[in-house]
Amino acid sequence: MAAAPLSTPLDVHFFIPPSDSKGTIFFTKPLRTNSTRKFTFSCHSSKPKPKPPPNLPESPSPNNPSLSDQLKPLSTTTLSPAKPDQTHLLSKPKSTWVNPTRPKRSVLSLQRHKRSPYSYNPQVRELKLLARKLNNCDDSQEALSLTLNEVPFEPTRENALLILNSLKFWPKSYFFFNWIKTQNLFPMETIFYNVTMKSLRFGRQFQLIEQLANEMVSNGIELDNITYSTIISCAKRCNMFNKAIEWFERMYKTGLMPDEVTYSAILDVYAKSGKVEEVLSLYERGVASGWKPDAITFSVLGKMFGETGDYDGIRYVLQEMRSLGVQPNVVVYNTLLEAMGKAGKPGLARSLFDEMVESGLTPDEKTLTALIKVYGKARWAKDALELWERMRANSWPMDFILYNTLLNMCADIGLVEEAERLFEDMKQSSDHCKPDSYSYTAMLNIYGSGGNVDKAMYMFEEMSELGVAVNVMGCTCLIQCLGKARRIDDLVTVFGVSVKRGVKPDDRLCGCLLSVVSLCETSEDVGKVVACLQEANPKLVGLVKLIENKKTGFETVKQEFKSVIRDTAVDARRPFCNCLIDICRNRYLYERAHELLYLGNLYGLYPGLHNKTVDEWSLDVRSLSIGAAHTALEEWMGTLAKVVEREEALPELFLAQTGTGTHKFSQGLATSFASHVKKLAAPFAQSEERAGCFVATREDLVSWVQSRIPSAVTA
DNA sequence: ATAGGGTTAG
Repeated sequence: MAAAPLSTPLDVHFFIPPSDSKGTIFFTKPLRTNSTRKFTFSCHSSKPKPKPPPNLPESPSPNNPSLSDQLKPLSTTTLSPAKPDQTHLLSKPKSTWVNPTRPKRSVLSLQRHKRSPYSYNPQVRELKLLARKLNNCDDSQEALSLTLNEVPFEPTRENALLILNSLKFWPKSYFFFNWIKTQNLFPMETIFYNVTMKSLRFGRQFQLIEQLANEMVSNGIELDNITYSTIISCAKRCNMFNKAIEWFERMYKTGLMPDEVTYSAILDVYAKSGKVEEVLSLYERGVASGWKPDAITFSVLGKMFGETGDYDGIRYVLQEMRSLGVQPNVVVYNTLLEAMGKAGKPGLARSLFDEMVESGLTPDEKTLTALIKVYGKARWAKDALELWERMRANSWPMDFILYNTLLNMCADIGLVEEAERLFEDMKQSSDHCKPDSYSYTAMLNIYGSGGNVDKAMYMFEEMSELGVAVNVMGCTCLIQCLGKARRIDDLVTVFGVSVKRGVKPDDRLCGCLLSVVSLCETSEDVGKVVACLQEANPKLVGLVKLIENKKTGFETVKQEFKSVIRDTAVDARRPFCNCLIDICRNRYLYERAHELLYLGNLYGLYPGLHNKTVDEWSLDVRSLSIGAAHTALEEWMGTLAKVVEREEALPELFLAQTGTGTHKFSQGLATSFASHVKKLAAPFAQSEERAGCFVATREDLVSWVQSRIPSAVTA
């Protein structure tokens, strides 16, 4: 891999800014591929970009490499591991073009496609009336032909265009377009195809669009930037990214340069297919061609980085806008706020929102939805409530999704009364904000996590009465709550009704049922819940039976555990293991509990459980259930005893992290842990400086272990 | 939706 590290993938001559250049910031961030991504902040803050010489042809010659050929080296150059001398090259004192002898090739036309001017049509009223009739009539060929014959009109080019533009649904537009074609009164120009394609795009009819495009090619009708951007955006909306790229390349091959609309459409295609490196290359290449990207481009970039919660990427977008002097609009702020949330930066989302309001923009429903969601997830109750207050004081726009997001925020933070008030507002509101399945799910979540079984059950019954669908999450919340209240018969009923009403149990629901199994006090109750679980996940029930049997050997448990966990959704794996451990402990199967904790660790379900530095060893049980945390503590004590016995080096401080349970409804892991520590007479005490931590000094721990060793030996 | 590109809910 001795290739010049800064050779550019797109054959664009690379401008290396001087090291003291103010507009250039360089930072790296490791990607999952263990490579290094480079963000070069283009050096366009102070000096205007040199315009490409006017005598250069705008379009590439037909034998130009296709875009995919041009992009090929990209994956091999930019995804290769970082080389130390890259930074060397960057700090070269003089600005220089890597290859100044070759002319810079532009990738996009800086001129937008020009539209033909609108001219007034005196017959507009009659034509609109006909269009309305067509819109309202049946989709069938017969009905449409009949309507056209009923209201005869002069089928001139202008009249036909006006009608075509006024048709709403694609079957009508497509029919009318074909009708004009068969009339043979005037040549079919590009604009007729473009208008029809736009309508087809609303109906996601990519196949028909492609058919029309091919027809244009074979009839020698020019495809312009409007045609291509429509084709590309339709393919994108149909998730046919390869088709979108194929047409983009065809465009270059026919010698047509994309303008900024087509260019940002293709950027979005690459962004949505997760090709971040390609997007950045195209972006930088466009900027190097003298393009000043607009707000739409930045919202595409912002959305892309938000998708992976890439904070460096978000900073890059903000920095680029600043240095290019592009003022973000509401959409850009919305995507960036959302992205900040995904990147886990609630504070920065808040400042960004403040900046937005200060700049004179009015937040819309999407802005507020994004921010409320961020505050809810971060459990920033104060900010969430303040924002809500501000929304009402300023009468900022509310919609249905925002209402439901507010309810979810209430569930995240534990604001029961506020949620009830909102829910009532929704019930009293006009039709478009009536509580739906999402709203009820949020309420089930709120009542369920708060242990308010009766109100939760009431919600469930109300849903049945009003015909609101129950979804798997609502069902899970209610079952969890009924389980905690030991209302097993109600639980069985709710499970049965939900399944009957179309709920497909998923791994989370199974995890929830499994946790109820661990809570059951009688074998009768266990049987009832296991019967539900048997319906949803028989293999999991098999594993439970296996581990409960003392005679089952470790190897058998290991194989079965592995097989069940492999088939389980990633986010449900640890809960499964936690519950299995709890079940064992409740049946006094301590050895089995330790085996399961070992297996959970083996298969990576408890990353970061043990942490060691020179000064401090810690056990982080925050993601463990009570039974699993006890098991982990016992395991840790056993290990420490061995270390003490062998007189190996020990740190000053020992730490067990239980967390404080920031969630209002969260169970008291700390309390339970404290009593277990007491039972073991271990010298851990709740730390006053570090919330959610139990600490022990080396001296205390060593003397405690030594006092226990004789008993440990005899036991 | 009056020929083309971007943003909201477990």
